[in-house]
Amino acid sequence: MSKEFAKAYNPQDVEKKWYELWQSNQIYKSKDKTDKPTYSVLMPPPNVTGILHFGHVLNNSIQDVYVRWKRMDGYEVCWFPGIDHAGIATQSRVEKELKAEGLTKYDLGREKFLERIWEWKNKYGNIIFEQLRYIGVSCDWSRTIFTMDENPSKAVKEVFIKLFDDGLIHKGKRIINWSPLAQTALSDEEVDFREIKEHLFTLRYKYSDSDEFLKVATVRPETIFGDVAIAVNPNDERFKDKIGKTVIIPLVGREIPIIADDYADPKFGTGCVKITPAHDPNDFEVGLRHNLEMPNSINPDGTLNELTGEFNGIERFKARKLILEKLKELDLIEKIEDYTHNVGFSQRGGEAIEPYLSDQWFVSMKPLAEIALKPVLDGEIKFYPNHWTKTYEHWMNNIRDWCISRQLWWGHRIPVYYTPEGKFTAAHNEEEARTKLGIDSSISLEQDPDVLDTWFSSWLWPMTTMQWLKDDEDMTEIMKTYLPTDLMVTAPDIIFFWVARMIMASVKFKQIIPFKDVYFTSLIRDGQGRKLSKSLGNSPDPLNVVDKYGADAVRFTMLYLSPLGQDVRMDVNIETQDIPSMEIGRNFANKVWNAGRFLMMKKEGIENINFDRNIPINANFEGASFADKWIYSKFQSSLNSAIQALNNYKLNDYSKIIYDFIWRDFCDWYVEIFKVEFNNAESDLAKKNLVEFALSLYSNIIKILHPVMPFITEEIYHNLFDLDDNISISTEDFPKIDEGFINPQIEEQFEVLQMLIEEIRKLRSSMNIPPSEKIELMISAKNNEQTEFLSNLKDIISNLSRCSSLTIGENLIKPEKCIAGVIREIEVYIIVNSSIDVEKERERINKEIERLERNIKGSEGKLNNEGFVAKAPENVIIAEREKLESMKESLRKVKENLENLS
RNA sequence: GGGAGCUUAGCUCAGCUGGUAUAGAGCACCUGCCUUACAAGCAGGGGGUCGCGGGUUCAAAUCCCUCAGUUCCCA
Repeated sequence: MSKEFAKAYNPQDVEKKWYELWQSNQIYKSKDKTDKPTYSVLMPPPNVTGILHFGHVLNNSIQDVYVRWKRMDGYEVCWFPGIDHAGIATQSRVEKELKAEGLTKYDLGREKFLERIWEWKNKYGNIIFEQLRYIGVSCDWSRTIFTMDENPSKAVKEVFIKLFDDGLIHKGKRIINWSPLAQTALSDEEVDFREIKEHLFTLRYKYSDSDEFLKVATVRPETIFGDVAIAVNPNDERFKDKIGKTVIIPLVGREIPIIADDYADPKFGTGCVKITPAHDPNDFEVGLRHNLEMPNSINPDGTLNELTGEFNGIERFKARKLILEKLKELDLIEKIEDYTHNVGFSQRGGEAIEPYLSDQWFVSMKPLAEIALKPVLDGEIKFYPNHWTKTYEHWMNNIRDWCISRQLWWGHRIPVYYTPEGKFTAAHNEEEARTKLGIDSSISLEQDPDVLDTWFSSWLWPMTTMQWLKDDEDMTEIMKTYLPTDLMVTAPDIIFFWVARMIMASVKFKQIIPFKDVYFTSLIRDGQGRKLSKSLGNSPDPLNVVDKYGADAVRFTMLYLSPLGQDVRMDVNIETQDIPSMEIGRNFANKVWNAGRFLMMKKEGIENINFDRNIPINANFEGASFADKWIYSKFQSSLNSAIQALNNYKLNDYSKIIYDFIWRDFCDWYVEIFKVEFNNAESDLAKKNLVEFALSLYSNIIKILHPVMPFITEEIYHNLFDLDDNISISTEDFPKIDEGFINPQIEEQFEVLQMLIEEIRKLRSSMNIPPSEKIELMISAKNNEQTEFLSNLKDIISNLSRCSSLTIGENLIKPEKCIAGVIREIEVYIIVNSSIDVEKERERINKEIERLERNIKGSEGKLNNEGFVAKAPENVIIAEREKLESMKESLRKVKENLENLS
């Protein structure tokens, strides 16, 4: 026995070895130019601070399945990897490091700080790529790009300037989502809204001209310092005569007018709403309409500013408490109610967003939305599952401008230059800016200090991965070969961040769609339905799980459990770093392994084995046995279904089809029959034929399995066929469908054989006959043809049901001491020497009678239904009639058995 | 408030372009087995009014509608 085939498969031994060999043999490197059909995939760039989580595992396993499949199927395949610079996350990580050293970024200055981040990046930035290697991804690492590399940076600059020149980028003072933690603006997509239980405070604003109070409700009393008006609804009778009067802001003492605006909802609170334009988007709109001032009372770090007097420097939520205490002292609070409302939180830092008035850069999205919506609605780009199209359409139709400036240092600096007078333009450099602005070199220019949103570089991924603009080439050779890409696999939560914007950018700048199919993956959830996440701490490290079960097992299980469009729920155990359902994949891998091990043993006994692993099931198929023909028919129909599943992005079907075929058809039935045929073979040649056929089939099976389980299939392939290390199953031919081998008649006959054997086993079991005890068996067939068919299978039946003797004939006489069963009109008798438990036996038979009668009644009901006979398709009716006759005959025989029971 | 999904065995889920003798699988449970590839296994078994109520149809887990529960996205 070859030492390679251990009794149980041990993934750790093989995975690392193969990944290294694949890399050193460069088998996943793709050509820039090719005559072959192409297949390309863009890896969604993980961020540079990222570490592998189960979302990555699922996502990259899916991509790897397609990439490996297409590669074997004759395509020139390119899978483009890359990584993004994650502006906020990376900068705050390095700032944290500095803080530990007692420094801030200002101590270092911009340039030194950036050097420091690059150092960090070079040290830690490749961790996730190393982790991806663990799970076997077959991307072309030589094409890896980083968003901050020279070329992608060049593209960002180019695109910014182009959009600026086209009037699609503008600067404006607006209310944006401010992150007090990161001290930068965020886009709408980077904010999550959650329902929060807070309080609604009704405050008393004293009228300037009387001692009466106007009652105003607010959830944010700390913003009163920024109040500039009180709005009431113009149709609200209660306040009609108050419009134009002024009130005094409590604590603040400033006088503000009462204005009329539809925004005020008479039914909400007291009907009066305080207007704080610098701290609320709706108030901002009101402010614009009424030409109000917009004083800002909060600092970028979330503390109140000098406008708030004694509260200057106090954190906003702490300040709220203090202000309320003070108001209470002065009896300026009318009432406090519980109030639940939506509050935005930073996706990154988790803190409450501060709506903040500031100068930011925006992309006008409407024109881009139009061009990006079309290819999706036209079906040029297809979403899987399709229902995401609606979400996409809704977003595009209600699009809002994209805030792209970030008050960070780490990122692509905005290529805008300002004159001292505040004139500005976007340009590649100062010189160009001067030309554009029409000024000479005596005037100094200053570049905008802000950087761009990280997604402003990710949306160029389809082009930058393909070296766009590298040598100022607008259409590189790689783009010609691989664009549009074939498949984009991504989690649905970045449909707006990324998928939508990539479509915008590609269509806008290259007039080409970036990808044809978009597959939105499942989300991975724990046993309680919560998304696996770092912040919740409910996810084991995938690498620990991989160590425990093997990468193949993890990949397989993830796909097996991930139906299209449905989330995946798995029990997880943090303490043991375990996901028990991974046993599915591990056990399956072991099964596959042992099937290989079995064939290896058989092969070793045969001399001069003549086997070409690349030839599909061969010409001498004519000499194949019944089981050979059956398993090959099953193989072909499974292959057919598997490919169909892949084409429709039904990854769970694909894995299920292979799983069932290998385990149930190949191992449970084919291999068991093979053993019988092999042991009974009359000549060495017959044995050799059997083994060659089995090996040929099995090599095809593991090829179909390779895309999802790359390591074990490679290992088996090599062990079985004793190949050199520079050969890989990854580059062998994927089996081709040949429907001519699909044989429904043989499959039907085989099914009868299976049912027969199962019936015998049931009878054995009902008599508690242990496997070690062989039985005397008689099979009485219904006619001559069936007798012949079963006689040909005598050895198989005899072995699989463990007989000491087996008689097969037509209308045999039932022996005296036996238990009997009927399956599809075939009667089986097991001769028993011990006494029969008559009661138990009667019960068993009665149950069978009941079942048959129930089905006969149902079948008769159908056939007596005039509508059925008139309208159902003929083949359905014929099948139903045959079924009924057969069931009646079986019932007659079963009843006879009951009567004979004594 | 608008939109999308889900509800099938104790658990996790397949099946859903209607028709296959008893609606499948894995796990869990029960019984018997170390049967020369595999105990990470083999053989057998129990367990389901397919969320509720209507409708379409010769025929509904599958198509349509109401309701209930639940998850997510957007405001």
